[in-house]
Amino acid sequence: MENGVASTKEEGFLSRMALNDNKAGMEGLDRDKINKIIMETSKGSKFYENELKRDQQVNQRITKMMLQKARITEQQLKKAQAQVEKVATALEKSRDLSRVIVHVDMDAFYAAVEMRDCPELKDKPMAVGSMSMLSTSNYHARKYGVRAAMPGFIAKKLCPSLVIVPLNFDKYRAVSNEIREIFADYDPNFQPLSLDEAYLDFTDHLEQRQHWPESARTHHFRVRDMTTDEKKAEPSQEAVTEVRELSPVLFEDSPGSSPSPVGPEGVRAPAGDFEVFGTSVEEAVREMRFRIEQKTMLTASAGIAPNMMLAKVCSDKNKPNGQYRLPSTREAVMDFIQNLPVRKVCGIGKVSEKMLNALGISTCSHLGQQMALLSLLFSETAWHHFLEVSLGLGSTYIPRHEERKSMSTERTFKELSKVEEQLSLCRELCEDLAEDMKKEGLKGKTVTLKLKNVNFEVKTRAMTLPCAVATVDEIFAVAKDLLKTEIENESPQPLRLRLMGVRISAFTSLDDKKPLQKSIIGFLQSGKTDCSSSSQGMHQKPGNEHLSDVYSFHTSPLVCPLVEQKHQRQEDLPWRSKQRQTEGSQVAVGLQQSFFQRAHVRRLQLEAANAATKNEGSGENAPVIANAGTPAKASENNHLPPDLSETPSPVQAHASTSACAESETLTCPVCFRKVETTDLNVFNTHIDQCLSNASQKTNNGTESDTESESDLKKDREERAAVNKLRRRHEAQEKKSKVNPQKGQSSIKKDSVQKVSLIKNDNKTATSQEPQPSNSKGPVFVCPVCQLTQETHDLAVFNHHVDLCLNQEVLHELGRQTSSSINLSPVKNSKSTDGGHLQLKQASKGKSKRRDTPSSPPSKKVKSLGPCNTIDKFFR
DNA sequence: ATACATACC
DNA sequence: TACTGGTATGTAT
Repeated sequence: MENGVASTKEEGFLSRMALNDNKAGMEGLDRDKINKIIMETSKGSKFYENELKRDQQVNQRITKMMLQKARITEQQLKKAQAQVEKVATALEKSRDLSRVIVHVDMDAFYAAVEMRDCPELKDKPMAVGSMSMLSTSNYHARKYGVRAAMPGFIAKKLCPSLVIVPLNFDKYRAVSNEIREIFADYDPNFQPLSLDEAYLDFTDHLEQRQHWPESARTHHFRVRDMTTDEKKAEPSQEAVTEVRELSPVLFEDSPGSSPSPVGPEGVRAPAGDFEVFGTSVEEAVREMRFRIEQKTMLTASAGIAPNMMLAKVCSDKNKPNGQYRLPSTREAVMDFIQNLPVRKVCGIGKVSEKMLNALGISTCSHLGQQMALLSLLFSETAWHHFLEVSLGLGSTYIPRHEERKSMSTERTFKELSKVEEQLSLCRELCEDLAEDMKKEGLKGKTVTLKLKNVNFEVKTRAMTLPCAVATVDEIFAVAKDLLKTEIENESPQPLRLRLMGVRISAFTSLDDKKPLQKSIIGFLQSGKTDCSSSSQGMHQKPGNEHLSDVYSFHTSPLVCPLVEQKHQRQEDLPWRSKQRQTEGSQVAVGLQQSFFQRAHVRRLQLEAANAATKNEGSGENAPVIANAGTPAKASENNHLPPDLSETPSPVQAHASTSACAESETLTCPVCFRKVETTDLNVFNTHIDQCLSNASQKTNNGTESDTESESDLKKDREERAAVNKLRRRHEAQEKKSKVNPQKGQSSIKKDSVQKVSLIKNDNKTATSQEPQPSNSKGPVFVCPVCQLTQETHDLAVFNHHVDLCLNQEVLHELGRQTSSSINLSPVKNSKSTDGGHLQLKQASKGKSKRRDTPSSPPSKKVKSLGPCNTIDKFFR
């Protein structure tokens, strides 16, 4: 009985409280003993009580699920099975084993950095964090059960000799920048997941690499006297690889890197030695890890697989200081998946694991076996994700780093019950947040207040304003109001808080509207030139044209682009200088050469203009968005009146913010003058004017004007349009996903409209006639190719439309290269059968990953022929 | 749009 | 003494 698998309450609770030995470094320790200590230390605390409560909630969910399961009939199950199989077949068809995805992960990152910098720590169990919370621990400490996300005081119980080192983020960031520079050499579009982790697409690099001379694959050992380190850093029992011997930080229980061909003789020898790496993936990855270690004296582990999901699992396999490659064959993948615990899969956490366990599912093969059931018990997104996991599918392209969607600050403290203190804290948080917002030049419409009381109960309260805000006063006006409401609701009891946070979201900057679709048409028509953002050639070091980050080609076309620019330059840039192509190449996707040529010229002009103005000095530190005055009302908010009735109401908050245009200026990146507007269109026009002036060598700022469509502006719009198209393309599923059972009218509304615009054709995609062959769903007509899709599965249909759209764009771009683009399925359905089932990949239940097992748009475009123009341009 | 939960590092 | 902080996303209402 699957039900038999369900554990007792206590055991179940353990899964929440106890350490998961899921992670590396936890082999063969006394789990029971450790858990006992953890439980005993926690017992009776508020935290513990709250965890118990949350666990009950999960149990209830499970109970509900089991009831639901009990009601499922054979018939339903059979039908579900058919459905699942159909989707699975389509998914299978979309399987793409052609990419080589690498996930790199530094070993015990923070701890390793601290050990590196303080050799005394090397042989001690240590962790980074505080008595309240640890961020990570070294492998020595892990043997005691001490690990990340464990409070320090519990860790101390487990390991009294544990040394706890406080966090030093600046240091980690610095190291992170170093490793990212290396990442960029293998994939300029790599995606960092955190300071110590990234996904890389090695495919292009490997192709290049085949033709590289040995000299390009030769890397030297660190030239420096680490001989002392070397000698004593190895109490190792099984040290084998040269890399490990170099590391001052390594661990005794490394499983060792898998395919690590013995290095050349004399590897151990001191400075001056080198190693030549081969051309295979393994060699390339080994080389990358080698370089990381030489550069930072820290080790990394890596996973190599045909998609991101698998790569991530693989990187864990031979951790620390190892790598694992999963061959790109279906067979190898399926074998690998079979006994993989579901918990190992990114996106399946404690709760999902527990729910699955209740159904008797603990490995991925179980997942595959139970898909019919799962499709009836879980949401569509969830079961699609499960299905993909069970098939070993995952994203085969690495999405660009998306724009941020929210920004927040929160703080935990000793109980805070006094209203004034709460208000003043709230204000402080708002100040911090506003500062951060300023750094990135963001403005958002939704302000969310987060409260956690001393019982660990969390509450969030949000309010959305008609107008985006960013300043302290604006944010505080809202947050304070939300807080007051909560205080009032609770009164006469005080709010006994242990945490408060403020978040702002619904940013306008990047999204900043105004329908640009119309320009897509012209845009697509005008471009005839081959463009590619293929990462070829990017391994050559870019020139140091730092200024070449032309404003208008950065993230946001329609927002004061300078804002971001300046700040990234300070913080982010070391690796970005190579990596920025991320955005650039996204941009490049739809751009015809003429655009680039024009843009390039303009970039040069801009640089000139910029340099000129910079010398005048004013530009450097000038705030980008100057707030040239604070509304009188806001200053009133500066006080923290304990008397609640005295503070403005939300309505007033609106009022003050909707007047937000009132005293703001934007600073022009060219003339560095303030432009008295908050209207980005006006501002853009101003910049256009400035730029065209600059090009005439008249380096004059101008007042805002209405000069009709300068090229730059057009470019900006075009770019925005294309980006938008692509973004929507990627996002449409989320938004327009329709539960087929619920109704079909809104199916793919977004894309339908979009496509209609592109094609200037108002035919809609959906037909309301029921499908004769299948009572279940509507017939779908592809809005792009106009062919009826013989499926009632929305996912399948969506996928078709995606591919079609993609093809459409490419076609419009006049690509002869479409042959290299792997669009055959669409072609089939377009020109031949039309009955080919395509599957639109469900947006995963996973965070951050919108996986598309088949080649998604960006990659396809990316695989177009080379286009040096772009590379140079963005360099 | 809001609230809450889950997940990840 | 005592259980983070930041971000994204999914689910339900």
